[in-house]
Amino acid sequence: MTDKKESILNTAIDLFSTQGYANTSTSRIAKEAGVSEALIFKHFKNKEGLLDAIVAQGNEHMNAFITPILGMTDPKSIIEGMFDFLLLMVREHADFWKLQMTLKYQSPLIAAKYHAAGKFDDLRTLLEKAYKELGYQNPKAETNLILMMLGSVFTYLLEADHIEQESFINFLKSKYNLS
Amino acid sequence: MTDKKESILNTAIDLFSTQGYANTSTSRIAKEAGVSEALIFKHFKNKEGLLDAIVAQGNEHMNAFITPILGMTDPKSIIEGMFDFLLLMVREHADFWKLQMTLKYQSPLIAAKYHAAGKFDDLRTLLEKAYKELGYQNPKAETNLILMMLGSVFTYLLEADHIEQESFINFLKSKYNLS
Amino acid sequence: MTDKKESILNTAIDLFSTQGYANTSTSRIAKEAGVSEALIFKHFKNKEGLLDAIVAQGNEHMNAFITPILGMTDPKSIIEGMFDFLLLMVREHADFWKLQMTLKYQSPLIAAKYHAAGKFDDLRTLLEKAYKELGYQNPKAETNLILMMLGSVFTYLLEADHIEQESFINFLKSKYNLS
Amino acid sequence: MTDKKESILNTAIDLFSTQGYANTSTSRIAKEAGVSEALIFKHFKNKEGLLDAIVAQGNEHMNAFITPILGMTDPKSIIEGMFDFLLLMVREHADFWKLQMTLKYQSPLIAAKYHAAGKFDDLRTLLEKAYKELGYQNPKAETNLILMMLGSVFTYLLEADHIEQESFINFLKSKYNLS
DNA sequence: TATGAATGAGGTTTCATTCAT
DNA sequence: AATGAATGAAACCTCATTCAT
Repeated sequence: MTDKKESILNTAIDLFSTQGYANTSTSRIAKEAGVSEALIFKHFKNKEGLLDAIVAQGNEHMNAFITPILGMTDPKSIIEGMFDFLLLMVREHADFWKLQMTLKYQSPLIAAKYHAAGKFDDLRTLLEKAYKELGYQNPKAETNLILMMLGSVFTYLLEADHIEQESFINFLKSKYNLS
Repeated sequence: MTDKKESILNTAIDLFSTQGYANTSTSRIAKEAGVSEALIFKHFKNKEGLLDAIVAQGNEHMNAFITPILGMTDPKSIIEGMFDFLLLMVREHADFWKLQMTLKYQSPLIAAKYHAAGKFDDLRTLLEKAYKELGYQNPKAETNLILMMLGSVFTYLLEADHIEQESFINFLKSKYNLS
Repeated sequence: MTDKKESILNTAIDLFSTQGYANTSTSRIAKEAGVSEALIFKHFKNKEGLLDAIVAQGNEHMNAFITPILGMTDPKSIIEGMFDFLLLMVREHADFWKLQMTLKYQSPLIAAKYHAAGKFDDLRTLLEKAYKELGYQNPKAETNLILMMLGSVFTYLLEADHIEQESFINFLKSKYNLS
Repeated sequence: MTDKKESILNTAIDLFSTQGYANTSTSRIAKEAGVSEALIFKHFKNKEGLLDAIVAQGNEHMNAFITPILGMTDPKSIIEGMFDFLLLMVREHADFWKLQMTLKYQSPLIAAKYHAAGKFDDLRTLLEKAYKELGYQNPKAETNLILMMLGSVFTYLLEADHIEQESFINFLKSKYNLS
């Protein structure tokens, strides 16, 4: 990937996230990336192609996070693993994820793109099994609830400082009887 | 409010929610509302003015929902009240809220507008006090968590059928030791 | 003429003069006149009708100024009269004329309207005769020159203070051997 | 400067002058220039940017005319020079100046733009000094008067034929005792 | 006399995109 | 790989004007 192509990609993530996809013009991206507008179309064919490239990148990272969890077998470790990985992601790629999150929540269209390539359904199945093994009465509802929470918590952690992050994760773990 | 003005407002809520604000043209709104495009600007000055009117309406409803809770004193009733009112809103104005929710999550700009006029901070204070009185160890974190969840839960309920809705609310209440 | 009609007229003169005719919207006139936009059209039929009313008013004043000069017979008095009347107009209706002048120079269309109803040609004929009687070698050119100047001088006087006005008029008279 | 850009510029001068700035639409300019409307904005950013480009061009020409006069020292030559240069300009770029003049007199806004970049004040200072050296009693007023005249005369000459032009200039020179 | 609701036509400007170089 | 010139379509918005009341 050439420097200019990468510059386009990064500028686009930034602008799409902060201004919204529909609200960000290719001309603005070009200007802020220090690149001719035509180059965007050479490299990504479309404005939508540019979005796809970003989403693909995001899903790659997301899968890298989900995959190790999918390999786990001990039910308690699975649920605990979710929280630990959350903290890990937040700490190591905070900026990247901040942008990805806002981007994801911007329109059903974009959300769909994110969902398409992800391993989210595998994760849901795994969690449901874990809750069942742990003897929870309503594993489906528990899975629902924890997945809902994960998104909101993730978003919250991204804005918090290190101490706040750790104490909140610990709070969650104790609440869920995991440590 | 004249019929045409109301038609504009409703069409706009619908389109902004499903297609996104930036992605919905005033000409499309006019066409679907059966109205001249110029009328939109006569009544709302701007495309943004139209959005503001929608947000104002949404905040009014939201406050109508929060206000009765703010009047409560018994801590258990307060938390239980949140869930009951959630169900109430979902049942009585499902369509309206479905649209408002998607709209709210569409861009930081719009979210900010929603926040500006709301009584959300009052609700947070009340909940924190309730958790403290109930003897929770970490009232602030509990409040944080429940408020995070409420949004996600609300969104989930809006898509569920009546049986699913009720059973999930009951699940939440029992999880929170409230019934 | 009702109050509201007059208010429209005055606001229009003001705005047309400072912002230009094409650049002044009927809605702005209505707003600044404290009147509904529809009323403009009730009273003047058109935006152009409104302009016509203003021009008619301007020409009336202008004729009132030219007429007494047209009645003179002594050549020296005629030329001197021009300057004296200039000063008179400037002093008595400065605001009105300031507006009229800028308006007149704003577009060929408007200038044409002003010319149509005026007695300017009569004045030119009279001046030419006066210069001839006074023995000037080139009465036509002298008339040309003085008429050219009158517009510019008038515009200049409108911006000057009383002392400046008087001294400049005296300067002109002495230059023209008239006092 | 590409062909199309120049075509836009020339068409705009023409239309702004004959129809007025506010009354000339960018779509009309584009059509008559044989160019897409978007290109106007690519090259000049704004409708106002287009006007600015025209004014800049006009001021450049105007300065080219004033500059040689500013280098003169002999007072009589200075004043005579003004008339001669007037004739020169009228003869060599009549069309261009005709348009510029009408444009300049169309609105205070435009006139201000013209004034901003010009060397008019230098010319005024020079003339005042010249009149002083020639022993005129009221050099300031003389300068005022001649500058007023120059504008009007210029406008008049632009519409006159060659013979008329020459005879009027000669008339002026003799009147001002310069030949 | 006066207005508020409404509109068709057209205004300036921006958009995503193509093409020749 | 990279760009500058160019564009058709559509964006938001304003305009002068009409009509029912």
